[in-house]
Amino acid sequence: MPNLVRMGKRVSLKDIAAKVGVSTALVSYVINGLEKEKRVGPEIVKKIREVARELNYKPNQIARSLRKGSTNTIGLIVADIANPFFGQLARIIEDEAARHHYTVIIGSSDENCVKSAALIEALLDRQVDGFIIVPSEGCNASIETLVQREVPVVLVDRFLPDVNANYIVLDNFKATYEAVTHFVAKGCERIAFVAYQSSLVHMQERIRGYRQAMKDHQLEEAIQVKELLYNHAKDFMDNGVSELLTGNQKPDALLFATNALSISGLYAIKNHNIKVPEDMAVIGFDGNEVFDFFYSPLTYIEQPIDQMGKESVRILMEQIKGNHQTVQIELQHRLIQRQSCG
Amino acid sequence: MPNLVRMGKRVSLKDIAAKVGVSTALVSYVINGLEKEKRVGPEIVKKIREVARELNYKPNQIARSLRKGSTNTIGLIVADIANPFFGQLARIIEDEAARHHYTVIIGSSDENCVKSAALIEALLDRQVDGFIIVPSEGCNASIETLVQREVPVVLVDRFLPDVNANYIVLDNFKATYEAVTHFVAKGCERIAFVAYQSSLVHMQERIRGYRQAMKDHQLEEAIQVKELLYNHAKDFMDNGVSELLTGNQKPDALLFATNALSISGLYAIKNHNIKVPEDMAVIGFDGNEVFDFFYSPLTYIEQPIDQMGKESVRILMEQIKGNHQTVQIELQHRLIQRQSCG
DNA sequence: CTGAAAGCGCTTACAG
DNA sequence: CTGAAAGCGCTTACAG
Repeated sequence: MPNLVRMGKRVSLKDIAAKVGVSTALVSYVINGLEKEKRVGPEIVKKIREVARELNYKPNQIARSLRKGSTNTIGLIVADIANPFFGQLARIIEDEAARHHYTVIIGSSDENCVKSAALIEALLDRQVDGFIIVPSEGCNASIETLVQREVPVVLVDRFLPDVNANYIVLDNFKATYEAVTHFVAKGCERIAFVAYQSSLVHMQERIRGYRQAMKDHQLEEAIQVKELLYNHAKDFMDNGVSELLTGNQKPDALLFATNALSISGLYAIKNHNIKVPEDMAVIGFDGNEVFDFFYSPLTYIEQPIDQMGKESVRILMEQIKGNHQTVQIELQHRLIQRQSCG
Repeated sequence: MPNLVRMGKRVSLKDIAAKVGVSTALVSYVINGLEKEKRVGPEIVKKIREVARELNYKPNQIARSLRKGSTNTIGLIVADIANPFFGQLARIIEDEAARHHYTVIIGSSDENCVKSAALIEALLDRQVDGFIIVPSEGCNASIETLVQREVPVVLVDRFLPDVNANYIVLDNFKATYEAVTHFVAKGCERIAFVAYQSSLVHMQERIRGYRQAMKDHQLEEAIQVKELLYNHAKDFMDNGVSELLTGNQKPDALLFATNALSISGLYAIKNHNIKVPEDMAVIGFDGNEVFDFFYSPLTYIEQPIDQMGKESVRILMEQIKGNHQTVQIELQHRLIQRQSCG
């Protein structure tokens, strides 16, 4: 065991106990601030504190975790930590968890349910106390298992309709519904929607919101939904947009279903020299600095990401504490209006 | 799933041992694939495997860690996981660590050495096997302590000159030197540099590269370095750029020292309606989608972030294995030429 | 007030 | 070939 040789022996409770001449129990009480309720004598308390400081004692959390059966650790599974939306979310969750003295272990699933299941397994082996998960398509079984085992878990950004888990998501239907309404108010009629091909509810709801709004505004025949594959969104975006432009229903407005799609779409729009908003109005999803630098600053649907991150931790903490009431929250978007819709 | 154990009470080695009627030692050997070298009888091996599967046994990594004195966990400390540069780096490190069966715990220091030290403490308490750290200004003491305790650590993106730690960084001097040279080749003469006020070597080297290049091109009198405070970069950028523009040495070229500074700078340039590259040529640091959407796509200094991430893990793994040779690597940038320099 | 002792779930040196 | 036993570093119910 090269580690032990190299790092030397860390100071343990036993070392302090030996030096002071008491049992490890007393030391443990003092270290954990239980000297009052365990009625440890004041001189002994003082002596233990002194020696602990002198030896620079740090509790071994692994040992404590094993004994207590909890690790003060939560597992966070996102689609991709390199994606700024999830990076921001992770940062908020990290800070909020730290306030509760919890550490976060992050894993990226790449929207792949096999990876996602493997991450859940690995984190479970590491005895995390709970999970915050952005669920991928088809991962119902692994989440269901967590719920049935009563492992605290909260889904974020999306949920799974046939799994009765806690979640906090956007009211996605309303978000796209209002985006379409905004287009209509600006005089657009042939409004197309670029989404991912996915059975996940958040995507289905965004599509449904779009469709319903089109219907309600008597634009049913103008409905056009492009559903792209996750891994090929960049490749297909160009073709997808080309098709839209050369089809017999050339749209006068384009709505994107996610942040990444918005950005890929803007590249395509730039490549095709489309004039925004003259040729086409555009609404993006989630804020992004890119939207500010696009020549026609983008109107977009803003998610309350801060609230989403903080609440997800708060809900998880409640569950870990033993509150078993299922919490399911829908948050409202804000439509940030700028120049891309005229 | 017939064996879903509700709430706690995971299956342990002991349960399997009891059911098979052997000692936990044998079970441990079989689970860890040591049945050959420990010469466990073949029928027993079979039986143990069967029961383990039947009970859906998963080893408790916390117990294993306590016993083995290692956790197969590494601590990663970056400035801010929400910053896309560090998000990408974290993702690369996560994937590379997973290949070595290591889990990564990420913490954000906000360039604050107190936070950084607290994170190091917390991760040490959790018994991480090693660290990958983007060091903040003034955190020499805590890193030095790690090195002296022979805790495996590799610094990334920056290093600390008075601490003899492993590191992998960019050849920052050359990066800014060549950026200046590129400006000169494009006919610029009054080249200003926007940096952070920081004693960290990576920043000092970027400044030194800029200064040296200016000297070598007989532009010493045109040297102008704006050093902004980390937490106020956005606030001051506007003023900083204003000053540059209204000063008696109005620059014809602007070089940015980091990705975040580049983006803040582009906002200022946009607000001031500066024509790039006509009024002013611009070179940014690190790639970013924003650079593509700036009306004059930005020429920039590209860091080999993929290599930086992968190598940092590789070096750390070597150190954890017991290799004590200090590894210090400088990588080379690439200058990606586009339209912002004419 | 205080301490001896059990035990969390593993691994492994050691004895037979 | 196989198993009993010690021990990693803690916490805590329990007895005095």
